[in-house]
Amino acid sequence: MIAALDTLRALPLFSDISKAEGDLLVRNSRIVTCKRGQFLFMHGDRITHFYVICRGAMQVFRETPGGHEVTNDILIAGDSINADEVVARQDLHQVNARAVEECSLLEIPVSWMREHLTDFDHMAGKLLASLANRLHSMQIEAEQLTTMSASQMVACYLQKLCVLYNFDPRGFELPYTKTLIASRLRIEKETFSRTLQTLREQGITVSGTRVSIMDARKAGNFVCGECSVAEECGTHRLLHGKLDKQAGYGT
Amino acid sequence: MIAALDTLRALPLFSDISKAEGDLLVRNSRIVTCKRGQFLFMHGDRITHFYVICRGAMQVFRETPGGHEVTNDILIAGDSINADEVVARQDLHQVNARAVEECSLLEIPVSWMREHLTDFDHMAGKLLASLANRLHSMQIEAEQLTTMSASQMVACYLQKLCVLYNFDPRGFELPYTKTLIASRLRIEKETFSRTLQTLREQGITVSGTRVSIMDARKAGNFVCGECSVAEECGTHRLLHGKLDKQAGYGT
DNA sequence: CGGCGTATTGACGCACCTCAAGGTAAGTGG
DNA sequence: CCACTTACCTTGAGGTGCGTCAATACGCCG
Repeated sequence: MIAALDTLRALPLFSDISKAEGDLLVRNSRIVTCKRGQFLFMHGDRITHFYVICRGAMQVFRETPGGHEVTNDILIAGDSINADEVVARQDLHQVNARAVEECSLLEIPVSWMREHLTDFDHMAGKLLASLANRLHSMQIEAEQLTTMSASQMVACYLQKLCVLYNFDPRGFELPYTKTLIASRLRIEKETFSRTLQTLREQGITVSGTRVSIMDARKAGNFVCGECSVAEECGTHRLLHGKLDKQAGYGT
Repeated sequence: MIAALDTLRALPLFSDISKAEGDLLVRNSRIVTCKRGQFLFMHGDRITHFYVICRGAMQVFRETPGGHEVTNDILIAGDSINADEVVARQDLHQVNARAVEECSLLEIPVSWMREHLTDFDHMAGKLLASLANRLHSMQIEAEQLTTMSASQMVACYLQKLCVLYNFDPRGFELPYTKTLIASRLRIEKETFSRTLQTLREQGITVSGTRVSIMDARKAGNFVCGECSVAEECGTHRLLHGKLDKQAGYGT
């Protein structure tokens, strides 16, 4: 399927692309869809395309020799899937990418992408910023893996979800299965289940797929790894904003 | 101190800089030194410069509320220290940077750097590649944190060290204190100490600061997280090359 | 010698993993 | 409408790797 210029501009990476450049890109890309559970590419496959998610969510993961799946990240609309691989000029995919739900993706040949990396206004800059941000998140998370308890990580993640999807913290549905979330947090699903009990005391209640964060102060103070070191992290502040407004704390 | 053109060209980031561009950069940068234990910048400080290490090693770390130091990375000559912060347009340093040993650093004003990010031939590309590589390493390491035992991580790290510094695997000195390495691996120094015993059986012996990796096949098979999923990782292959040559396996 | 930074060793507890056994809930076909 | 399947989740019991705390040892230097 041919991508429309508007579709491109809806993606952060190409948001301010010119008409001429956009048309060029349209001619060199297409939109593909990926059904739930379907692999976009697998570990070891040759890298043929650069992908950006237009709709849906993809799980990026690796498999341990023991057959255990380790989820690297869950990417959503606007995210590029393999920018790092394209940029680092790797030959083979280092990870698997599988659709969490029905997805549509912008597909650009990797050779074309590599040739024009710095041609488009702002694209190199945006890629740089996006990689830098992802690196930063990874560092925070690696830190939290060793620093925080499982419950803290879960609480932290639920709040991030809430901000990421612009959910109402007072009540929302988990966008993914609990098994997937646990894998994303690098804990076992059993451990994940058990943490949900303990979070009740911290103002976060989960029953089934329904989550509600009652008291962000309590929950926030309990969890946020970033806050603990700096003043207040972005997630934390945003969540407070959301809840304060609803609770009538705001101006 | 003024940087010489040759000094710049010795850094991967500027290795193929033209005379004209190099001169421009020389006029907009300087060389600073940092004594062992001295902070280059601290968490919360305003970001004023972009730094590249010319000589020495720097520890990049954060502090948990409990006062525990979490080492993000140990950077050496050629590495840029805060490329991610510069590129992500952050205002304040998110981490501490402290000299592990006497260091000299190329110091470029962050404003100048941000303006000329894409001006220099290849610089944006190199920064992209470097960020992508660092991101990839972080992902591997985060995976290993949950996948591998402490001994495996230590064994893996010793081999990486060996390749990174071009040490002779049959016998070399640890370039950092054990406490620092343990912190870098996100394990406690006590745990680190204890793993060294168990590694003896795997062909790696450590006494004092002296390390020798006897049998890379044994040690390699035991440890490498990358190998376990792909065929052979770069580190592993390089190390095998080194040892095979010495052991007379090579052609 | 004493003092300091660094490293080792032991005892102990706990958070998490593992394995195993239900328990839901949604979909399918009779 | 009810059996049956399948996917997902929960709960329990038991084991363990690593963190924690505390004591000791080592090497270096003044």
